[in-house]
Amino acid sequence: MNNKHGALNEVLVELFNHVLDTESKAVITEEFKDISNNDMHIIEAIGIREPRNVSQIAKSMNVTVGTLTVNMNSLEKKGYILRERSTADKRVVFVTLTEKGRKAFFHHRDFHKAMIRAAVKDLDQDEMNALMNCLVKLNVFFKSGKVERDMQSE
Amino acid sequence: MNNKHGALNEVLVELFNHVLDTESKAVITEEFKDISNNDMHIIEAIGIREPRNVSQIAKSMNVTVGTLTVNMNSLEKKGYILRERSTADKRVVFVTLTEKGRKAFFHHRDFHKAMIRAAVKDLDQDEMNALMNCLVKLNVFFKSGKVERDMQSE
DNA sequence: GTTGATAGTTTGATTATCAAAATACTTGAG
DNA sequence: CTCAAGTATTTTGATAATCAAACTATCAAC
Repeated sequence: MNNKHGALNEVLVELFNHVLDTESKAVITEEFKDISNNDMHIIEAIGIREPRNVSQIAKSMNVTVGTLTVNMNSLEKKGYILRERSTADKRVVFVTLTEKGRKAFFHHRDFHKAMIRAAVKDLDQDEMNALMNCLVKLNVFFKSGKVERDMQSE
Repeated sequence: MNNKHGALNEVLVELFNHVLDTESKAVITEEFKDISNNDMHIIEAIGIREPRNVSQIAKSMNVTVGTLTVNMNSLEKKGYILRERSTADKRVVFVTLTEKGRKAFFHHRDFHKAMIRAAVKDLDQDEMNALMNCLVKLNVFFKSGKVERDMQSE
């Protein structure tokens, strides 16, 4: 591996850790101290659009339905989410955010906005493009599922 | 928020999820199926340089010393790491990777290599420089602890 | 030597997670 | 119409990661 790759790897790993760390700390403020970072991501996944059922949310979060059910119990008890059984198909449970949940949702969204804004503040156009370019490429790479194959040839 | 920011946010969120997900799946192969992704990160943190003590490793991983102690127990039992009490200061425990642990370390490193290689495959020299530049800036920003301050103004 | 700090381990509690079993409901074949 | 198969969700039992606080052993320094 050439040196540049090594350096890039290091700086990326560091960045990842920073972001994960910062988010988990910054998102839980005084107002939302009764929920965890994980809770916040459930709230994000539930979203503010049409009500979604449990299976859909679980799938979008890559967890099992059982896991989500358990996690949602505390959020429901604390008044962030609402469960409503569908009348059309009584097996189905629709989940929506309460007003409190919506507040948390926007708070989380604001964090992302602030982070991005701060992150790109000092980047010029070229840097911005290079970053975007590279991130998109990485995303394509991951979506393609080629990672596993590439790992074999290592 | 301007559009570019929104796009960047989306691609970043997606990328984060992909990377976390893919890594946790790709790194644990047939050969290393007896360890978890978390175990692998402990192995990474222990590293292949000079022996490090428990506190240093815990600090670099941002977990408490107690957490690390518990986590290391299984890794020791499974033969990935070695604990040795310092003779100079008998309170201190040095941790090193066994041969098996070193193998796992390199396996994990190979995943990162493959990922980086794929990411920069189609970038030219200028783009590569811009990217590196930008990532370093981001890192400096996060390290500066300014994120929290910037969040307040939201 | 006694006392206060430091390194690490242990403990008890909480949370996230999964797989599998259980429950409740729907759908389609006959 | 009913019963079998399938689907959506919840419950359960087990494992792992995590923290804070209590504990043990050692060091340093007075």
